[in-house]
Amino acid sequence: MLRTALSALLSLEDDIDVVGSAGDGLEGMELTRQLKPDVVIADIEMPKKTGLELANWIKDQKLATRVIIVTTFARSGYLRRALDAGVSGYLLKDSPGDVLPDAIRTVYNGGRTIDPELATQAWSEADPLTDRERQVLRLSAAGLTSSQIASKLNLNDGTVRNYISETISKLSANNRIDAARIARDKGWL
Amino acid sequence: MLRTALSALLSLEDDIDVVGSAGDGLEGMELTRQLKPDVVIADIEMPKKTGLELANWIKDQKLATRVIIVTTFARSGYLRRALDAGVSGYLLKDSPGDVLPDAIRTVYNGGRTIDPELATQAWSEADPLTDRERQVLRLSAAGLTSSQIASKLNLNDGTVRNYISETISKLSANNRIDAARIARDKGWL
DNA sequence: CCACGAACATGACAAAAGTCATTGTTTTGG
DNA sequence: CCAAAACAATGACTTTTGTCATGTTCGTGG
Repeated sequence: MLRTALSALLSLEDDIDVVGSAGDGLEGMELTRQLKPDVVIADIEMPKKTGLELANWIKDQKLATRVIIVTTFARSGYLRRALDAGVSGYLLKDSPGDVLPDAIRTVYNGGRTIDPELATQAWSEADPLTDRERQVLRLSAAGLTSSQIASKLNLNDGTVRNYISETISKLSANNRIDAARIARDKGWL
Repeated sequence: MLRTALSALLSLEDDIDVVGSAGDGLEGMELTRQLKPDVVIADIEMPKKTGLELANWIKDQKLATRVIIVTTFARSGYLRRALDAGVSGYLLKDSPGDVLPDAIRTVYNGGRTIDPELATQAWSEADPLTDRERQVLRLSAAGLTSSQIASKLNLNDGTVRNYISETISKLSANNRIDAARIARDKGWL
């Protein structure tokens, strides 16, 4: 719905043409390859392929296409990963409606547009979690007990508790629930 | 952004006039009072007042205005509460873009439009939680320990554990994390 | 090559969480 | 008004978590 609505919004601008519209990340790649647009607008959380994967793919293919991420999530971890993937813009869905056309123009002319709210806190903290820790924390956040996580990952019960204990202290959280909440908020999960 | 984009989308329809647009629930009430529109499109999770509160307010005021909820969340609990609040439509943001204009027409003519995916499962289960249980579970989901919750609510430590134990068994969950997840998914939190 | 950090494991202990039975007091709907 | 619910508390008990110390293995970068 947002997609069609944004198409409608952008069609009203004289200097912007909407050349295509994709329902998921994979379709997005396909269309980008075929149409070679100047600018791609993508969400992060999409079916099949995320917006970050799409951006990385565009970077790897060395296409001239620039990427603007438009997403719901004001998470510094997302922004950081997006910038690593070479995107030119990162906007929030709840920013005023007229910023998108402006952002497209800026980016088309080689500039960058980062949501001001996020730009400041972006480089404040790096993700301190290791892959294993993240993985364990994710399962824990899904409501599994330590032993369930252990058997799912073929680990020892105590090992899992160690990982969780590590994440709790790294994130200075109260407990595993708190740790998961903090990691999620920062975009580290 | 979705708001302006939807305005643009709906402006393209000949038989639909966008008479106003509000940034939060309170503004929505204010505008509804002034403009008395035929149909109001509202999200559920909004600042100040939720879409459900807005719908209830419209019902209480006995206005002729009909309400369509457009939200991200496919939660049966939300739909149920929305229907209790007398809304005429409940659509998901990720449904195709052309359903909204049709929905508006249907609702304007006295009909109802409920997202088919949700309509089936809507009456499957009622929220089994009491107010207290919900309240305690919410704090627990925020990462507080039982004793922190207890002192926040002026309750006894064990009482809080009892409530959580109750919710866990009512929702047949593994633990408090799981219980919170289940409740959230159903829209009971 | 070797230091370092990751991943994995064990055991022991303390703290928190979860269960159950029981007993009251309010609220509230028929 | 009465019966159900909801709300609140206590105690006793088990299980799960969280912490700590300690040790092994393995791969990468300087």
